[in-house]
Amino acid sequence: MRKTTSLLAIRDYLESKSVAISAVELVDHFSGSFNKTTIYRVLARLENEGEVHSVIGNDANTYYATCSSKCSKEHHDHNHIHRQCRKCGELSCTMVEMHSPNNDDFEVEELRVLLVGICKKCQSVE
Amino acid sequence: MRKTTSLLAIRDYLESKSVAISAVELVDHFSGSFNKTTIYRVLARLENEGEVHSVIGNDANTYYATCSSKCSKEHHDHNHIHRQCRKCGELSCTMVEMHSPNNDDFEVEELRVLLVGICKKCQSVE
DNA sequence: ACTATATTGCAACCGTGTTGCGATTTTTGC
DNA sequence: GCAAAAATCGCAACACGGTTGCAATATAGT
Repeated sequence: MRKTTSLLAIRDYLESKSVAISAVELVDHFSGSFNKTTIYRVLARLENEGEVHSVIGNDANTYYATCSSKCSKEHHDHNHIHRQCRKCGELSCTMVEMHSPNNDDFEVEELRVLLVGICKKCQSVE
Repeated sequence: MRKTTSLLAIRDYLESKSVAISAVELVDHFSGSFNKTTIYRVLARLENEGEVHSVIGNDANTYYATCSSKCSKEHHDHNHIHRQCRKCGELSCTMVEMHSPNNDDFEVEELRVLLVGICKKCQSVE
């Protein structure tokens, strides 16, 4: 019998988290179970199947988080605001949705909004 | 006598452009005159001297553009909206400023807003 | 001219992510 | 149940943006 597939394991792991997880963290976390290549492939699949979405962090790394319920394979809808702590690097999605300020000479397809700052935890540590 | 320094050359080049230029493009463009290392070092200097600001594109590459007049070494102020064409990759700054939606549990220091879509040129080519 | 500082290049490296390919495993058709 | 097809996975090697260490040259101060 087969162990849990990488896809299920990674999807479930992302679903269990309240913040976005970087590909690097995932590779590290699953290093005992799955190969780096497998993880990147699974992430690519999960993304264009509409199960997770990716965010490019302020560190230029890619973070992944489970999509809200209204995402599907054809229609992604995660124009919400993300935020990332400059100190601990934690990246999370907020519930605040954005509307694309469409104008004539640019057809907006996607909004990427990232607030960079200091999260509550790191404020108090300071 | 010394040829134009790399710093001046790169700053002037960025100033002459109306769109943001990626580090890779700069390395390529100045490949006859300056070394890759030099260019990255100059960009880092220009950035924390407040002469240029960087934007992480949708391709996770870093783009550079001249700062507006109100930027200084201490006080950067480029919370404006950027946009990047998904087809040709061109990234540009817009004049639209954003206000940080500050709330209790996250101290916003910087806004990174990137509209991804299709620019006018690529719309008509299509 | 002599020393201190700044600029530059080169080579080697680091980290994230990708590709090719073969191996194993799972599913499908009969 | 069994062979063939399809999907999953790992390994090694690579691609590419970016960084670091170090030595060489150039500039500025006195």
